[in-house]
Amino acid sequence: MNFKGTLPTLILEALLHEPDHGYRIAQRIKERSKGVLDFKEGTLYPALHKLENEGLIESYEGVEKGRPRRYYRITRDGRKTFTKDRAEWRELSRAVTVILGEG
Amino acid sequence: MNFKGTLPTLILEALLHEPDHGYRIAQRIKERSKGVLDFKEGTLYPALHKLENEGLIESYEGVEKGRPRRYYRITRDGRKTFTKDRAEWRELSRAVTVILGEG
DNA sequence: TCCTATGCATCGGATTGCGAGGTATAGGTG
DNA sequence: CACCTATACCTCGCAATCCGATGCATAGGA
Repeated sequence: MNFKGTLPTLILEALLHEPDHGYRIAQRIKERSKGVLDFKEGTLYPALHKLENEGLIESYEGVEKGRPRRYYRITRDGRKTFTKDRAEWRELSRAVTVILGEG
Repeated sequence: MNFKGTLPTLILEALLHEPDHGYRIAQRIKERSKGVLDFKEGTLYPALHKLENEGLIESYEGVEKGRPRRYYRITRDGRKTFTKDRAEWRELSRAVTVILGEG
């Protein structure tokens, strides 16, 4: 199950404190949401490439456990975008929640 | 601005208490969200047709102010789906909110 | 008479996500 | 050693969702 449109924001959030590589970014999103959010690889990698193209994240080669990995780091622009996207998420989710009510 | 995937649920909610026609359903969503949610006609009508195809709403001809209008009424299946979709919305939005944090 | 709001509808295009498939390595098990 | 699983990256085609543009028509006010 997933929430359309939130993946870029979730990726930026994942990179706020330290760089990471794609596979683990997705794993952590799944763990932190207790399995509710589960973005697939066919979604994840294109999303990372797009964020890089937009200059919101940067990548570099890294090595972990003897194997090369592609690490991503958030840029200054990425942080700005994250702040903006999070505010937008709150506005939208609040609006929907109000309408859907408590029932 | 809009929230992808929420429109069918918002439409079902709009019809919970009384039938209504498409144009006004969209207007009320916009009003109730204070303009935050604003689904366009190119989105609205296909969504209504799809819900009808799936048997979640039914339509009938009505007249208001001397003009014919297409009214929609929620079905029993539609109510069930609404309850399920609302629960799913809550689960997903909570998951995202927890990750995006307070900042 | 003309303009605007209402009301319904379709079409093409963009975006987003998924499933399936491909490639490769590290580490554990038989 | 052979095999399997998890890890790690990637692409492709497909489906779903939404938007902008466009078309059609009527009611009511300027």
